[in-house]
Order: sequence, then C-alpha cells, then structure tokens
Amino acid sequence: MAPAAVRLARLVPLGSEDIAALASAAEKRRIVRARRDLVTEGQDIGETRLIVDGWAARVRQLADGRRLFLSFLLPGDLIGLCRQPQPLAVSTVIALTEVSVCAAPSASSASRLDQAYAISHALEEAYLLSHITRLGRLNAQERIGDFLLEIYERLSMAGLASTDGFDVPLTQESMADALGLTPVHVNRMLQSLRREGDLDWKGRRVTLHDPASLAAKVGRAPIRVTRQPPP
Amino acid sequence: MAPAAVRLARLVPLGSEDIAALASAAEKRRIVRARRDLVTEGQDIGETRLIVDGWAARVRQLADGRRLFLSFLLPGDLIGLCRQPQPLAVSTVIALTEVSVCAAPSASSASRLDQAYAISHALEEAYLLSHITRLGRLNAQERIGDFLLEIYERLSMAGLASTDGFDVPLTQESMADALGLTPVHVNRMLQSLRREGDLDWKGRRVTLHDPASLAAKVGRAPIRVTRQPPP
DNA sequence: CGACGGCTTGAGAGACCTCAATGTAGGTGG
DNA sequence: CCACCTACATTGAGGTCTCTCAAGCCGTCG
Repeated sequence: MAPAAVRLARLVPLGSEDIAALASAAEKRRIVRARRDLVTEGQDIGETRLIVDGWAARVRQLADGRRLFLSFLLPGDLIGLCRQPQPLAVSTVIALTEVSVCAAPSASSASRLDQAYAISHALEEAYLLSHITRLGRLNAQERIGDFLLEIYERLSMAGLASTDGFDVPLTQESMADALGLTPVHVNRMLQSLRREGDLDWKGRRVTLHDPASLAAKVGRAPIRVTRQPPP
Repeated sequence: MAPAAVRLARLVPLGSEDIAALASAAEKRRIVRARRDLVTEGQDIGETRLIVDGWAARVRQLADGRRLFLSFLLPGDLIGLCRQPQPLAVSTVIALTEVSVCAAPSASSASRLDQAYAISHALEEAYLLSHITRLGRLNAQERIGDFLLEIYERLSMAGLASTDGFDVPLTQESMADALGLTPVHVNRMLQSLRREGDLDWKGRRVTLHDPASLAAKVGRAPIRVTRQPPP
C-alpha cells in the first residue's frame, strides 16, 4: 500500500473498496515542482487533494520579508479539507520538494473514508495547537526536539520512518522558518543536541537515538484525538 | 439581537427562524463560573455549544507550570464544532470570566445556520494561523498590537466594540500567557504603546486611538475567509 | 486595618539575533 | 579532470530583546 493509504487506513480501518479508491485516485496524480504553490492565499481553495508523495508547507510571509511555516503537509495529508461551500484559502501552500498530489477520493457522509478524513482534520488542528505551544513557550532546543518528534510520529503513521530515524528534506533555514528562530541559532542548537547524544542529522537523514528520552527532555506529550490509540 | 446572534448573522444572512432558534437556545443557557473548565483535554468533547456571554480560552499547560493560551472564545463563538463522531478534546477550555453558554441550535446540512457554523470554523482556523505567525515572527510590541486588533475585530463582529474601544477582562498576566511573553515585559511594552499614543488601557477598557495606523505599525493584514467582506 | 491581586519599576542575566566570514559538498562547463 | 558556482552548514564577535528576581505601589475587599 502507498504511504498515503497506509496513513489513512491507520486512522480508521478502511475497507478494500476504500483502498482501491485511494489507489485509483493516486494513479491520476499530478507532479508539482518544488517551490511551486499548491494553494494560494486568498484564492479559491479548489477540490480537496491528497498528498501522495513529497513534502509541502503552509507558509505566511510578512510584508518586510519575514517568513513562517505554519504547518507541514506530508504524504497522506489532505489539502483543502473544508465544509464551507466557496472557501478562500487562508494560507498559501507551497511544495518543499517535488510533490505528487491527487484528488482526494470522494467520501459519502459517515463512510469509513469520511471518518478518516475527519480524524485527519482533527489531527491537523491538534498539530496546529502543538505548534502554537512550541512557539509560545518552548525554548529553541525544546522546539527543535519537539518538532522532530512530531515529524517522526507523523512519518511513522505513513510507514515512512524506520525505528532509528527518517528522511527530512528540510534545510536549517526552513527549520528556522518553522520554529520562529534564525538559521544560525538552529545550527547551534542542533549541534548541542548532537553533542548531548540526542540525535544525528547527516544529509537529509535524521536519527533519533532515543525518542522516548528526547520526548521526556523536551516535555512532549503524545497526541490523541480518538479513543483508540494508533496501533 | 444578542451579541452571539449578531455575530453569526453577520457571517451569513440568517433567516428569522434561525434567529428565533438562536434566541430560544439562549434561553436555556447555563452559567459557568470563572476559572472553571468548559471542556477538558482528553475528555469527550460533548455537544457543540455557543458562547452567549463572557470570555473563555483554550489553554495548554506544560508539566513544569508554563502555560499558554491557544485561542480565545468570545460571544458568538462555537465550542466543540467537529465532524468526527466521538471526538476527544485536544485542548482544555476554561472560562476567563463568568461565561454563559447554550447548546448550539442544530443546523441541517447546507442550511444558513450550518453555513454560518462552517464559516465560524474557518475563521477559527484563520485566527489560529495568525496566532502562530504572531508567536513565531512578531516582536513583543507587534504581538500586543496585533492581538488587540484581532480582539477588536472579533468583538466588532458581535457588536461588542464601539468605535473608540472595547472591554477586555484580561490581566497583563493572561496577555503574557497568550503572547508567549512574561507579565513584566507585557507591562513595559504596553507602556511604550501608550507613550507612543497607540492605545490606552484603563481598568478593563481598551482604547485604540487609530486602529488603522496601529495595524500599519504592526504589519497586520485583515482576515478573510469568504468572498464577501463583512459589512 | 491587613490581605490580596494586579500593576509598576529596577538591575542584572541569558537566550537569541545580526552581521560577516569561512568551510564544504554537489553540480556544471570548459 | 579541474575551475568555478551555488546552496547549505558552520563559526565568531558583539548587540538586543526578553527574562528573572525582587521590591514597591495601588485599589479593592473582607
């Protein structure tokens, strides 16, 4: 199963017809080059789409050039999920890597797939709240650790992480824009995390030596939006 | 019309039966004392509720006592709006003042009221994104100005602000917990904003002398989630 | 009156930023 | 194959914003 389907099927046990719908939707996927807009702020939000492969981010740019990533979109995440009839996008979404997206298979009300979408949406909100906490009350080292743990958690859901680590296509500069820091400071804090044996980051490969102890160190709590913890 | 109804009717022109439904729901309102939980993180989210009067906030508390307000809920805002069948609350909601809430009138799919709820939900997300930007990339003075402008905008929607200002039940400490600052620094930055003639804050009354110029000063852009700007 | 919560003020420290230079790896053209 | 370029990571020095700790002040309420 493709990572996107793995993720959604882990949110709600999907039927084989759902899996098939996801697979056939993915066949009609479209490639978006890195740095291109997937959604533009203030424009029509368009149909709901599903990220099949690659990373994207919701971004906001201030008039004086300051930039901040509001959230990241990974394989299996939905773009433009919304109940409103003619919604305008409240943020631009750009491709961080080459991204392949497809139209999200339509889900009849209260179907398994619809539930998966709803849970995905709830998770997205939970991640936004965590991001607020990160920016508001964590110091630089905690922000980095907490952020990487979140990414690890999310990639694991899609089967895209191994026990020891995962691949991230982010530069230190994009980390800085996500965490409200400067690239220079991200660099220094990564070094200190390396020195303290919490992680390695070579090329695009991140290795978390002991996720549990890192979580304890930065005070991260697991995120749950349903009664059943994910398998 | 009550402030809550004013707000919702401003999001979507409501029919008289919607207004009546809101009024009758409000009659069955319940009072929640200040500092009490309206929703508890990790618990069932319960029925969707509407704030009739008072202020509440979504709050997150870290293990070591650090605290952050994730968002504020004002009259006309909805609590627990969610498509998921058995959702768990991802954050605690506490009453900042005495709050009166009622069950949100049920809205049949695609009705006017349902649209209003959807737009309210979209706005809520937009405010979360603004909050992220605030915490991630604005300095203390900009955060305060931007935050007060947001509150002004939202209270205006419910008819709860006059041209010159509005009432806020917040202490400088709660401002600090919202903006990721310390109370001491909030105090000093408020003083500098006062000195520079941008605002007054006496008791619980905030006066913005020139909202437009303050908005320019802190680089705030208006928030839109629908094609039609609010009247 | 004393107690209390909230606001105000001061001095010093620390986290993070700015600016600027250097290092390094991959990619391209001659 | 080497020279060059670009993007990214790294390092240093100094500055500033925000924090910490502490004390004093003011209005309200019992």
